[in-house]
Amino acid sequence: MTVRIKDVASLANVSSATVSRVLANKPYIRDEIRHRVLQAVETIGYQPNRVARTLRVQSSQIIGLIISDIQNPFFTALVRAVEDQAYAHQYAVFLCNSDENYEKESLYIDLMMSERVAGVIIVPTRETAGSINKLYKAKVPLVVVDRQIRDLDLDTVGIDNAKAAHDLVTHLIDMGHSRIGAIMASPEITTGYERYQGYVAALNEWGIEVDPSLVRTGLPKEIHGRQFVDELLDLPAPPTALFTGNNLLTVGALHGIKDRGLIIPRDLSVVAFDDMEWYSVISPSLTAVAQPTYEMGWAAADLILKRIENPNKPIEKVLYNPELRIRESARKIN
Amino acid sequence: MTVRIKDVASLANVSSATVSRVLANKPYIRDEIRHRVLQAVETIGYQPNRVARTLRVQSSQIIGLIISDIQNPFFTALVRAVEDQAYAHQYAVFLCNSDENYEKESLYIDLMMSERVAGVIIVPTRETAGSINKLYKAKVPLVVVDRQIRDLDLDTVGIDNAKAAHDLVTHLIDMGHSRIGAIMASPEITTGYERYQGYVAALNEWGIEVDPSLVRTGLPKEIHGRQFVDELLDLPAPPTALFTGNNLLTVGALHGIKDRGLIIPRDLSVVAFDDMEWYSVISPSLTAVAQPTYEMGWAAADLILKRIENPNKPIEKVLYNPELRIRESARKIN
DNA sequence: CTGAAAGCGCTTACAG
DNA sequence: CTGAAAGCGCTTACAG
Repeated sequence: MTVRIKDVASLANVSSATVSRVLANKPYIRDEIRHRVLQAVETIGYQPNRVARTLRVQSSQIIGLIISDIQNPFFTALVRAVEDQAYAHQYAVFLCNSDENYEKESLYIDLMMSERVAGVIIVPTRETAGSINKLYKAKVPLVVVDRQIRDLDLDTVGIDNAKAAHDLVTHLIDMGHSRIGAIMASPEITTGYERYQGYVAALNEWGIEVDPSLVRTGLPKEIHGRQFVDELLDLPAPPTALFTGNNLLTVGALHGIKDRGLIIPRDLSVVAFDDMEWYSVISPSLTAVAQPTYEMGWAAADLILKRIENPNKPIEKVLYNPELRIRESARKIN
Repeated sequence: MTVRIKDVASLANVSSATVSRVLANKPYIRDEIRHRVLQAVETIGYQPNRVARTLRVQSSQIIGLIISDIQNPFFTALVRAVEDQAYAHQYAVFLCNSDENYEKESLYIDLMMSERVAGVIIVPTRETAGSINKLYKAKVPLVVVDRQIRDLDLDTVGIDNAKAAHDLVTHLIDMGHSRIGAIMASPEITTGYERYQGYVAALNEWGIEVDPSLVRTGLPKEIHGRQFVDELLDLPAPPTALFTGNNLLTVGALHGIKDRGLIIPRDLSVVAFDDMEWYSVISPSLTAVAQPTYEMGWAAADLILKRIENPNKPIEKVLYNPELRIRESARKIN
């Protein structure tokens, strides 16, 4: 039914070994033979079975990519970049969505190992190694993006989250705000933790006391943004400004704000982590800090390909600079 | 190094065959043996090699998913649904992004076959079978989502695009508009074609002549939405209302409109195909027609799983109803 | 109910 | 420069 390497071999009157060598572009093959083989491949339409190859050489041409939320455009841009890079190097991408769920992440890690992927790029759900240890021990090439793993020394791609959050909050302080609400990812997610640290640092710098009742943390999903903004606005002394810790929390918060009939920035100033394309087409446009997402994905793919090629090369940590984009969503108060 | 089935076998004092049978939950195995095997698996931490299994049984537990734009949230929701369904059935998803590029799509189709995926779900870049024929001829289970393939009878999941577009345009006509611009995906993409037909049908129904200069088509990407809106607004007699044919074209168009300082709906009414979460949090909120994206992905996964199980079952075409969501972006004129 | 053995389609060390 | 043969780790028809 399907055509195998030996079919090509018999048509070209050579051994399977020779066909394999021609296809792999190995040297020391007579030009005439090479031609004959290529001809035969063409005429019977041979397509290599990558599964058999993987079993034999014990490694595939596949990069595993585990992200924590496929519906978050931030990760989508990352996926896009990884895919572009992989494609350019004849690798395919095996994508899994952990959905911020540690059990799902573990299962997918097992799957990746079971499928003998060449390497894994992961956005981990937790700050501790956990199931990632399996990959590490099995010496599977590994790159961590966006977040960190604290207890393992790994190739990493990220940004300075604390600084970015600090810049955003400082912008609010510059505008005269001191009651600044924060809606963040939970601290087990390192980006959540670091961004919170940046928030605290900015307040401290200006001698503003951190009011714990103004800080809400949870899974970085829209529904929590929605819930947290309600809690903050129901406070006896609600904040005059809001810092949202990622794009999904932002959308949730905007829903809550709109439903109360509040106008940004008249009634509430807002600054957001992550920049989305549409932040600049709406009125008021949203002040945000942008991560170079595509570059981050690109760098992650680059690191994994280098690590696959040379498993013993020194660990690299790539850090990008986020960019503060001041727009119209924060206003000066007295 | 890695532990194989025969390691389990020797530890449990049985044959590899027996281990395999226990792991596959085959009947006719003595309870005592079953226990011993499971124990052994546990103690040495055996994890099956899925590559070897795939080679042996000539089919993997992987569903191939080829979408045309991974950065489009519409497809992202689709991916999410497919992934959820696959996960629930112990399948993994092999995701490829054709980027609306036929050559890339062809390459990925070859890859899927080479990796012996159990089935393929595809959002095709073209209306004609082309490289999809390969899958069809090789009898690889196949489901087409969102768009159509005209010359092949396949399991399909979609919506009534013409009707949805018709509803959207009728809403504009109800508001008194007759010069209605349309920014659409090119007609080789069947959704683009069908939505255009719906636009034409609505105009015809009200005796409004179709003015070809008001219609622009191209790849459904933001940059084209941007370009097309500029062209339409530069017309000697620009449209009073705009119908955008997908979410990316909408974002592009909104950029162009904002840059000219035009106010929606005062200066231009806008209705959009595809609903995004943020359409309802902005002011004015955007009138749009929503596809049940998650359901569509779910149905596609369901179809492919059924097709894998029973390759000879009759072809199914699943059609969903889009929902018109009237908001604030279109206004009545004279 | 269980085992020995063949075979899925490749690649590569070995021999010549 | 080329071929015969082993082997990657499974599953399953066959035999008992």
